[in-house]
Order: sequence, then C-alpha cells, then structure tokens
Amino acid sequence: MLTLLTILTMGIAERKIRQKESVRCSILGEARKIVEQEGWQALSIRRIAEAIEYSVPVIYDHFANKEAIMLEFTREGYGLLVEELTKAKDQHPDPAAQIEAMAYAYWEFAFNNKAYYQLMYGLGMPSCDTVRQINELQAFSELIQAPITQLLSRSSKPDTNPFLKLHTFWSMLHGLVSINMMSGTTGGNEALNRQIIRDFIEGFTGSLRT
Amino acid sequence: MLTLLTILTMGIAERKIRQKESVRCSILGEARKIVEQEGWQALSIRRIAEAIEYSVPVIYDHFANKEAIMLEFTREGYGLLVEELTKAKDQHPDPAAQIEAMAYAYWEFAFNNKAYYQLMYGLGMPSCDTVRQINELQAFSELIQAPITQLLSRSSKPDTNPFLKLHTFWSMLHGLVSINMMSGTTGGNEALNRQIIRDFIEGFTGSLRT
DNA sequence: TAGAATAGTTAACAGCGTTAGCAAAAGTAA
DNA sequence: TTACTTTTGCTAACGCTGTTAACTATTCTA
Repeated sequence: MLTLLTILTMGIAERKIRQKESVRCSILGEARKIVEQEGWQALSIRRIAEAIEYSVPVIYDHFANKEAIMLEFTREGYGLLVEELTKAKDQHPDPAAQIEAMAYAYWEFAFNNKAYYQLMYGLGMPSCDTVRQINELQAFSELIQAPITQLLSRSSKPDTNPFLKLHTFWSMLHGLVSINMMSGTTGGNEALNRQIIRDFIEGFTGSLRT
Repeated sequence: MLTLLTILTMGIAERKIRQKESVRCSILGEARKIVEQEGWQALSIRRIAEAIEYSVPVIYDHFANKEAIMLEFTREGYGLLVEELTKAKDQHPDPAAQIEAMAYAYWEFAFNNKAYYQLMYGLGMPSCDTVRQINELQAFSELIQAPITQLLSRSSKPDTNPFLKLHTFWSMLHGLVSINMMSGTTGGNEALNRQIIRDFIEGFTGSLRT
C-alpha cells in the first residue's frame, strides 16, 4: 500500500542510491588521478581507499575486484577513441581521406591518452582476456570498416573481405604505437613516425582502390 | 709465489665457479619451466627458490632483482627470434621472398614462443624501459633491413629510407601478433590471419619495388 | 522504542620483492 | 691440528599487494 510514509521512504532510498553512485564515481575519479600522474603500476586498492577517504572493503562494495575497475577504464578508453575517430572522420566526405584522418586521430589518441591506451592493449598490464568483454570494440570496428567498404566497392575487386582490410589497418597502427610506447620516448622520432604513417596510409588506401 | 698449494687452490676455485654457474642455470631453467607452464604472472622469486631447492636470498647472489632475470629471457627471446628469421631468410635468394619468409617466421615464432614474445613486447608485464638494453635488437634490425635495402635499390626510388620501411614492416607484424594474442584464442582465425599477412606482404613488397 | 538492515570499520590471510643479520661450512695459514 | 678468515646459505623481517571474515556503529522500519 502506498502511504505517505512509503513515498518519503522512496526519497531516502533515492538519496542512498545517489550516495552510492557518488562513492563509485570518486573511486573511478581518484583512480584516474593516480594513473594519470603515476601510471598503472602505482594503482592499488589501498591507495584508492586512502584517496576517497574510505576503508578498503568499501571499494569491494562497488567493484568485484581490481580488474573490474580496470575494465571500466578500458571501456571508457575505447569510448573515447571512438569519439575521436568519429570527429576525425566527420571532417571528410571522401572515404580515403576519412581513413587517413582516422589513422592520424588514432595515433594522436594513443599518445594523448597513454595510460588509457596501455590499459586497452595490455601494455605492461596483467590483463589479457578482458578484450572480449568490451562492447565498444564493435563501434570501433564499424567506424573504420565503413569507408574501407566504400573504397573497395569502387575498386576492381569489390568482393575483397573488408574485415581483412580492417585488421590490416588496425594491426599496423597498433604495432606502430606499441613499439613506440615501449621504447619509452614519448615521441620517439616524431618526424620518422609521421612518415611511416603516411607511407603506410598511402600503401593501404592504394591497395583498396586497385 | 706459485706453490703446489696455490695450484690445488685454483682447482677448487674453478669448481666453485662451476657450482655457481650451475645454480644460475637452474634458476633460469626452473624459471623457464614455471613460465612455460603457467605464464609470466606465475613467476615469483619464492617459487623459483622452492624449485631450485635453495632459500630466497641465494637468487639475489646471481641476479640483482627479478627484472634482471626477465631481461635475461628477453635477450634469449630476441636471440631465438633472430635465429628463426635467419633460417627462413637463408632458404631464399630473392629479397622479396626473403621478406615474405621472415614475415611468416616471425608470426610462427610469436605463437610457438608465446611466453617469450609477451615478455619481449611487454604484453601483460610491467617492464617498459628494458628495450634499450637489448643488443639483440640490432641483429634483428639488420636482418630485415638487408633485403629491404636490396629491393629499394632496384626500384624507381632508390633513395627511400630503408629504416622507415623496416619500421613499417615490424609494426604491422607486431600489431597483428599482439592483437591476436590479446584476443586470447591461440590461432584466432587462422585462415584470416594468413590472408592478412599475405595481403600485407604483397602491399609491402609492392611498395618497395615501385 | 526494540529489532532488522545497512554502512563502514579493523584486522587478518596469503602472497609478493627485497634485504639485514646471523650460523655453519669451507678454505687458509701457523 | 688449531685458530682465523672467507664464503655460503639460512631465518626472519619490512613494507608492500589483493582480498575477505568478523565486528561495530549507524540508520531505517515496524
């Protein structure tokens, strides 16, 4: 029965949900701070607990374990990446130009969000089989596959597997990024890398058009 | 003064060196076993100590820290890789065929020596700035750069930077491998990957020849 | 106001890399 | 053979880590 009391109670329940949500947010927020300032290796449950000014077990009320927290960031990372790629893509009508713009945007994203990227690709992290749990990956795939398919349909071999080309594109970029990231130097050889990307994009879009 | 006694003493010293060497070997040996059976995450100083039937501090008489042990394996890994690539290369006189053979050999190596590869590229490991300490990397670079340079010298643009092309080649392969490794499935989609490599090799050697 | 549910705590477990300090064994010299 | 020195290897600890059981104090319900 819906009495005045139950209505009041509902307000209280909602406040509690809000509070819980806010703790959850501050966990993620403080974790982000730590990671951005000191890298993934510095992130520990105890440090998060200290930062949010709660005791350690509170964190386990919001996340099953540390990996779940990291998975959240991985999701966030792919979301951000898709956002950036979309922005780059939308600035060009031509599919070849779109691919090129996205390649550069991908590269920019990786180095502007080093921490995210390293988590997303398990660079220096003990997390391997989390990839399957990321829905955002699909958005990412579709985004890149669209202009590829367009280019292929105009080519002399319109029945080429666009999925194959997508993987080629992705592999190349990720390889370049991860090798550069491991070498430590933020930019590596900035000029050389620009050249490599250009060289690759030319070869890639070329192979799509013929 | 070189008395009979000092000569005897020298034998003892040598035996001690041998013994020390043997402990060092068994550290690496047992570590290898653990890693191959359970992955890098399962490797701990305490587990090595238990396996070699010595106490923990003995390990620190042979290696400065855990990272030093891993560095040893990284070196070993690159050594093995160079070996495999050389074998593949030596079976073909034509530089284009050499590049192709090495690409496949690289792929094979990565999945036949998953543990090594993951260590070498920091996949799931907290070791980033160890790359610079690997001398074997140079051998690797030279091995691949040679046929690239050959192809380029015959092309219409013989002054193209071969170092650039080497990086393109390497990035592509590593990207493909690491994305596949993270997806968990050992082969992923074996047929698709074969196709991707072929597709890539074609585009790559093509771009070297024109 | 008494009882139930929730929130948040302390303290522990089992593991990690690393190292200081000590005991026993081995080698050296008289 | 005995006394001294060096080497060898050990125990035990420090300060971390992720995770959880058990408890208290607070808040809500009837």
